[in-house]
Amino acid sequence: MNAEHRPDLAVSKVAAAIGEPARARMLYCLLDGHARTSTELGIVAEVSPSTASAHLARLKEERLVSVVAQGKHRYYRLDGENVSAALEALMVVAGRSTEIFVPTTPSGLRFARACYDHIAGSFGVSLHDRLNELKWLVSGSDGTGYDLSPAGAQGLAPLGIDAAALRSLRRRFAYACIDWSERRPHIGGALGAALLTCALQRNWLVKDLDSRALRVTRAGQREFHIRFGLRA
Amino acid sequence: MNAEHRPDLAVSKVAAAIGEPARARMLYCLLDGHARTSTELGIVAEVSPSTASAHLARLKEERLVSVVAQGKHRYYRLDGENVSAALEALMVVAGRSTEIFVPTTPSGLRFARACYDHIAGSFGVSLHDRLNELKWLVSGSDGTGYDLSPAGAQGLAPLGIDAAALRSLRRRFAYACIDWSERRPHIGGALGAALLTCALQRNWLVKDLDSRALRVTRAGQREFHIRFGLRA
DNA sequence: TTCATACTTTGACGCTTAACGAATTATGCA
DNA sequence: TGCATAATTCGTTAAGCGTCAAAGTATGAA
Repeated sequence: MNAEHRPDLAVSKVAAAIGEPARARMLYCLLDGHARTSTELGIVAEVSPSTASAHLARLKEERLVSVVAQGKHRYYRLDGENVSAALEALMVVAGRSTEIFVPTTPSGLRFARACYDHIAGSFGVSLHDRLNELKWLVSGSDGTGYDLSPAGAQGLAPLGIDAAALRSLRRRFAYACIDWSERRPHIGGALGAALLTCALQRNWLVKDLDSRALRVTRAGQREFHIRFGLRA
Repeated sequence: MNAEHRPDLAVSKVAAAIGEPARARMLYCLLDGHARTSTELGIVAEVSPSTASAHLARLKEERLVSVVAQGKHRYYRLDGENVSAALEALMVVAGRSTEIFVPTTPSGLRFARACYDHIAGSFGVSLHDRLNELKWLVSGSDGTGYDLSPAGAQGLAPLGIDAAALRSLRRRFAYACIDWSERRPHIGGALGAALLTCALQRNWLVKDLDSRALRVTRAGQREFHIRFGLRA
């Protein structure tokens, strides 16, 4: 009837939402503050994509998670500090200290991974920062995007990245793509795609099978260091 | 088996235990710190005695309640402050979405109420703030808790509150207990309990029947003002 | 001892809900 | 435009769980 007037009832619905193993796995995976997609959380919870979707819908309904759509990905994260506080309080009751918990995201997926078609993860963020430091990347005319400085165009030319050609594409040249695991920007758009393509072609990065994780090869470590002053 | 290595699993069982309306009603009824029998809790939860017994068995298994047998009565109570903390944290999560809930709270319950065994509500928060202002309450050695300064010990001695005696208890001396309705700290621990006991004994505060609400008496208004400079 | 009370356990019933695959929608890429 | 991927919705199945009445256990009183 009017559940709003029954605090205990309202709480029981929230607790029931947490009190299902698959959903609990999702929530405690998100406790590290990173946002993850439905499929990622499905893998963590060891359920099928459809089941994961149903669980996330319920968690969203109970306002335990919030969702941000970025392109065709939907990123789920805990909805506020209150939720983490409640999850931690429950952990105390369950008799497990908070330190036992280790975030279950595969480390490879956090270090470097493909976001659509460009390089994300902490490595992608480092690359973004470094190109800014070098002033190869400058603010674009529209304010939100990026542009390549003359020095940048010159620096990337040896890699077969033709700034003029990229600019002629209908696609957006370059922009700050927010990384939901690092919460910091990396390079998206045509330039970002060209960087990833180039790195893959030259075997500086290799894709892990059946996953978005990227691995930096030995050659990649050397080349990224020489050409960008970037050290992994 | 290997539940120790799965914090999420352990938590989901606890949350599931809370996430059943009848059990939630029992738990939130026990939040006032009183112990109750199985039949009483069955009436509160609106289930038959046999069902109540089954629910309580489960709550006991998850260590959410503890039971003491006295003659043929068995008294159930919340198993520690961790449990009340978790229940209140869940209340915050559940209450945030339904803003209706807060106004629905009896105003007496928001102004002053008992949190487990100490004074919460806006009055409890005021008292906490005032004792800090007076520098009677100082940060404890462990960083999270509070300690009583010499001035504080001297100020509370006339009320029959013996700081040394409280310190000798196994219980935590004093700490900032977060209040779900105010979302600000009030005084928990042995000192908080002593303050409530003292105020009740001297009739500065009276308990409303069958509820956690506290009412400040006329004498209480005068005394809190005189002794702490606190005005209601 | 016998009875009465307080509570728990047992067993059967019915409802809720998690699980999956298949089909559908939405977005991005060529 | 058509193809591929991400994610959701739908329909069905199966398991789990809450529910109660009745039988069982324990405590206290006559």
